[in-house]
Amino acid sequence: MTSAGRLPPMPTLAYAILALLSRGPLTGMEMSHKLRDPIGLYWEARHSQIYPALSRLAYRGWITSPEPAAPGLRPRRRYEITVDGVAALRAWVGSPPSRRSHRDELLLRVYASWVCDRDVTVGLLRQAETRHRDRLQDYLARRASSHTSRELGPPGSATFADYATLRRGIGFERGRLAWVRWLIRSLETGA
Amino acid sequence: MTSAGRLPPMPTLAYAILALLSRGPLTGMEMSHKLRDPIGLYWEARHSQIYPALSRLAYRGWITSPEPAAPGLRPRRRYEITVDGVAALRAWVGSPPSRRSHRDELLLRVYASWVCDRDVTVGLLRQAETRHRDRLQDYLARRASSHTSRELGPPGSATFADYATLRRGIGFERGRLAWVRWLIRSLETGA
DNA sequence: ATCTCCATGTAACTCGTTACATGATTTT
DNA sequence: AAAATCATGTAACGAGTTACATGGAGAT
Repeated sequence: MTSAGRLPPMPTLAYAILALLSRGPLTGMEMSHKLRDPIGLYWEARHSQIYPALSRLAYRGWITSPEPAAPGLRPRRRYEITVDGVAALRAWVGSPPSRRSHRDELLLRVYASWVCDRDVTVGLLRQAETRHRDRLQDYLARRASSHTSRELGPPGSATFADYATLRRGIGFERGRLAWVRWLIRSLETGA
Repeated sequence: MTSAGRLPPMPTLAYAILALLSRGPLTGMEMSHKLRDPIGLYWEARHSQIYPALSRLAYRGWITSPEPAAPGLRPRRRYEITVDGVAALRAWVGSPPSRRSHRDELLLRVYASWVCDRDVTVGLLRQAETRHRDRLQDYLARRASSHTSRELGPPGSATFADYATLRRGIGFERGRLAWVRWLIRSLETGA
């Protein structure tokens, strides 16, 4: 620990960024793309949230970026994690889990769906089915490519962690899809 | 629609409250309890969020509450949904799904876990295993009691909607638990 | 009478999203 | 040169959490 004084705790997003940078340097825009859609990471954020977070991380000395050449050149800052950053990330992984509340809008809609026509509910579910089917296909494609191209590292490696989260994504989508299809069948047959 | 003029859209929490009230009148505190832990509804909120939302809902005429007797009596307002409220809820269920980003802190920790010792990761996962096992037990108990006590209404009924969300909860916890256990095994055996 | 809990409400602050702004790079 | 796009940033606002405040009900 190089910095002194009591600093306020960092938001979870900061650790999501550190987790990305622990795999190698990235620019803000690259992080933005990786945090856009549910890739293996399961933590979404917009660039408008990312850039201020990068400032705070740099201020703490958890990340650094060589100044982007001379003024006049296009500024494409590339950040990398510091040893303090890795230490902070390591400490956070083992820290007590925060009581983060989880919300699921589709579940809520299904819970409320008994007040509306069956057609509306089925339409809602068909939309959800498409979304989850597409996402599952995406995940399966990712897993296939990472299996064939290179070896899957041993447990404890970065590539294994990638695979573990991806595996959970596949399991989630499969379970969700099965449930949606069961519900559609139930509503249509009236059983 | 009785109200005129362009009013700002209501937050999802408002519809969660309407979904609860569509099943019968409740007080603020009762809603607070139902929105506390992940019961079949999957939408959490604190009382400090609920009471202002109730004011807004009443202002719109989507819920009503008979004034609580004379002043001097303990104020325990009981709210009930209006016909306009049911109509609003019905419209919301069929409305296009909002692009709500989903975040999963356990997944993020696993994604980052390769920077720390295996013991720490396994400890994190064991905690998660306990949490999910307890929750699964809770859900299974709920399902068992609702199965034996009264008949499970037909698809389209409120009791069926309750059961459908509960069923998804069970599926989610089972899938999550299987994944956590697979990950623990993998880390411990090093396979 | 006092104390504690219950029920409702308010305030302050952080997190997160949408929209706006700026300049540099590439395209037409 | 003008237009579209990329990359970074800022502003305004809404959503959500923690902490504080109020007053009645029941217990000792």
